Amino acid sequence: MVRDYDFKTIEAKWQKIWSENKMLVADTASNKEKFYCLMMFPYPSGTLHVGHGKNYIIGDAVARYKTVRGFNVLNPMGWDAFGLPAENAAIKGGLDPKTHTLNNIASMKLQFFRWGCLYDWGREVNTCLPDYYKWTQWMFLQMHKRKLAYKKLGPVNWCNTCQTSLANEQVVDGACERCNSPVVQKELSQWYLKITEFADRLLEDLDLLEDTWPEKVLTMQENWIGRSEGVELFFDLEDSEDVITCFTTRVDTIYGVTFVVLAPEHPLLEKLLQDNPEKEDIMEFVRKTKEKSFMERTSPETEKEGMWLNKNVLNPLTGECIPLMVANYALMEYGTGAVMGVPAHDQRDFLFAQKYELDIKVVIAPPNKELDPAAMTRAFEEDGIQCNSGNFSGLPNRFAMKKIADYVIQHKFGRAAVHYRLRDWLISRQRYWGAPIPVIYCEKCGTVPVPEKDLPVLLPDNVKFKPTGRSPLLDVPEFLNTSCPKCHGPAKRETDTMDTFVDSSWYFLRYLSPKDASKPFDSAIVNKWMPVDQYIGGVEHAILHLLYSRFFTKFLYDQALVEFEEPFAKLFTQGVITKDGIKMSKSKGNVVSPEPLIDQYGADTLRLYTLFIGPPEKDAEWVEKSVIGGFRFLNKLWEITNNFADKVNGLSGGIKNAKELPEEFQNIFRKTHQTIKKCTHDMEGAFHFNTAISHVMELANDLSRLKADEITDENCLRAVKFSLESAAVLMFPFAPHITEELWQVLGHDKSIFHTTWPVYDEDAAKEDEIELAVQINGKVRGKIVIPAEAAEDKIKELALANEDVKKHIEGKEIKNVIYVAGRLVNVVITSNEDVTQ
RNA sequence: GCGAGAGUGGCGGAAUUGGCAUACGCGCUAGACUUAGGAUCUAGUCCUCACAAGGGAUGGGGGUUCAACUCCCCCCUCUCGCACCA
Repeated sequence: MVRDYDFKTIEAKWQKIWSENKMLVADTASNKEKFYCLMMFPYPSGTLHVGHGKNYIIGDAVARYKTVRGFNVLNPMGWDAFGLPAENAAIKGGLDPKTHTLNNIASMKLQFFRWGCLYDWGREVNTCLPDYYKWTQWMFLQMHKRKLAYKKLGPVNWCNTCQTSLANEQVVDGACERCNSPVVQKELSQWYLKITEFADRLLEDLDLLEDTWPEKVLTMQENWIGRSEGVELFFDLEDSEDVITCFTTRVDTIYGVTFVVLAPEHPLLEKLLQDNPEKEDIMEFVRKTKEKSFMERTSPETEKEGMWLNKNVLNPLTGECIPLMVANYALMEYGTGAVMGVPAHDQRDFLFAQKYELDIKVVIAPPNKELDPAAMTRAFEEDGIQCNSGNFSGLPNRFAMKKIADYVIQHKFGRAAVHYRLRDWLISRQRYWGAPIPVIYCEKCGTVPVPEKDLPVLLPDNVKFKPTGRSPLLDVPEFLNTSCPKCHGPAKRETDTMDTFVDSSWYFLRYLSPKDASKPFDSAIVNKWMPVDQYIGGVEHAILHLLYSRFFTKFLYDQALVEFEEPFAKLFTQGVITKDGIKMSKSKGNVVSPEPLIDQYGADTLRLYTLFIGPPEKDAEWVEKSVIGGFRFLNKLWEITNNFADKVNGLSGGIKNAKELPEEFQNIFRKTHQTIKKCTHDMEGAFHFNTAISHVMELANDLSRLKADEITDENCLRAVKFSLESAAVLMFPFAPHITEELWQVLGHDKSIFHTTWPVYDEDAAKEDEIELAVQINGKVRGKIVIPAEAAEDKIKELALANEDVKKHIEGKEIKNVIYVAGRLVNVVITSNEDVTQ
């Protein structure tokens, strides 16, 4: 009898040993190849459920795998610790955000520990502590110095629930990304980071990530940046000096413009209405439109409405006089806030023109076809041949587009222009729990950045932070009132705090010298370890965090502080774990907590199931009763290994003449090599842990058929030993505790961390004999067993001689015999139909 | 509307990219061992046909091929992203 698989003792034992011996702590002196493995650091919410666990278990498996593959692995962990939930929880629970956050961190650390997830805790970073946010503020100052941080008055996204302004990226379908309540517009003076200056580089460098980032993420970033190339056209106002500038990507349709519309927010609007008798009506329309929610304003379903301004503009190319309108579907945020209307070739303009009976003028038609404006039911938006387009008529429109653009630019009717959807990043937050923006306002000197030597600007404790829409720090006189760094006169501090996404835009650099008091990071060390070799996280950050971090990295590159332009060489986005078909979340009440499962089956089982559930990049449903499968497998592995432990322990030397082993052991030996091969392939490829585990399960099933008591031959035992050791190492990334213990049971006194991933031998993995399916007309009718290197002729002969096959080919004409090496033989005969009909 | 991904047993999922569909696991059925079983072991388990032989199955329909889950065309459903961006 072998002792039971006592996972509780085993897991506690190894967790202790690992942390005491600092396993998985990067060796800075090593000359092994580096591997920076990084998981998106968590917000310290307090308790993690099994859905969160997936991220960390994947990361831990990768880190362990890379370690036994001989890499010098850096696997740090930290806390994205500023943010609203701490305030909200504090309001509810009474603890101040800092204590609350630090408590949560302590309990989450314990969870990681119990999961067997190892981190280089000496490098822990915590964004809400002054030794970290000092450098977040420093980043702001560097950007300010380069005019990349600026303050601007303008309309901002405002969340009434969170009582703060939001960046564009944090508004999803017109609602707050965090709390899902509708976002309204508010006029405020706020700080921005000029990410738009990097728009082109952020877009172009996506090419560098083409093979290593999920396509989906690249597409989302590309869409978000939304670059469009086109022309800005100048439409002169009739009887006036004023000019309306319209941006278009379809300058080939310029001859088809029959009206121009302005956004209700257009700055010229008021002036244009001065002498308009219908001014009041129009202003009423403008007001109403502005009041509409973001969703209503930007939905394609919203009916297009507008009013004539009683003014006309002139088409710069034709001199035609066309009406100038204001319309709800023109947006001030994009382009120039003025759009040229081409109803024949733009569906929106078409609907608008129909409603207000504006002219429709066709200037592009399908080849050899004419379009009758009166007969059109929708705009013709495809490519075609120019018509009614002056000298450009007859040209293919795409070609004409370039010609017309050249002509427009040459005659100064307009200019080439590129517009982006990407907006500058609004970072001011009217909340307490964040890094104060390091700026001072002096009546004499104006806006003065806090000198670097005065950093950090400490976030005061004991603040009444109930969200009221005005910054809580405004009510803290000892924070607010300060002196001007320039003139030393009385001055006031900026009281807004920074968006927490600023904190997380550079944390991966801080891990590399977390305790450096003199600078945010050490360029030499960073250049050695960066970029991150494998970044692992959820796809929900496809734009937000990943775009901001790329922006920061490019900025630091320009400052010559880092030598790389992209922070994350490889990105893996794992799928979410669902329960009852929906994503696990506290608010939905469908979370599964890991603790009871760890108590019942152990962390190794939990890890195993989490990875076995499906390919990690896909969403997967958590089925609690399936967890047992992993537990049974570990028990099996435990029993087999222990059964053989005494017999294989003293054995030395490798297997001699594997080909002379009894068949049973040859099979085990071969299967082991095949298993190593398959597992290695699954690990190196797309992280297909689920299939890697299934291969080892197959090996274990084979091994469990051996009777340990009856085996005495040393060479046979060597084959078993090789197999058991391989299985242990192959499973180590997934089930680290039990495999450590088994490694010891097999007679090793050093941790399994110090071993290397097993190597397979292609020859040894090869089958001597293979079973071939024999098909008749594509249907399997028989099987033959042949030596692996049998000649094709011989195989075909054997196939046709097979009894099962003979039955089917009797009396039929054999048309063809196809042999696919190592797979099958397909005999093509005249089919029944051919015979009977 | 546009783009991407997906659709395979009762369930989670495999299938080396055109070569034996359903590996591995869960569940289920029967048996064994047990005072007991939510433990363990053995056998079975895509459907249909009483068994066998046979036939049919990878969302549906067509096609290419000796051979299709895999390639091509049409359609349906689900998930995600984008969407009045000029």
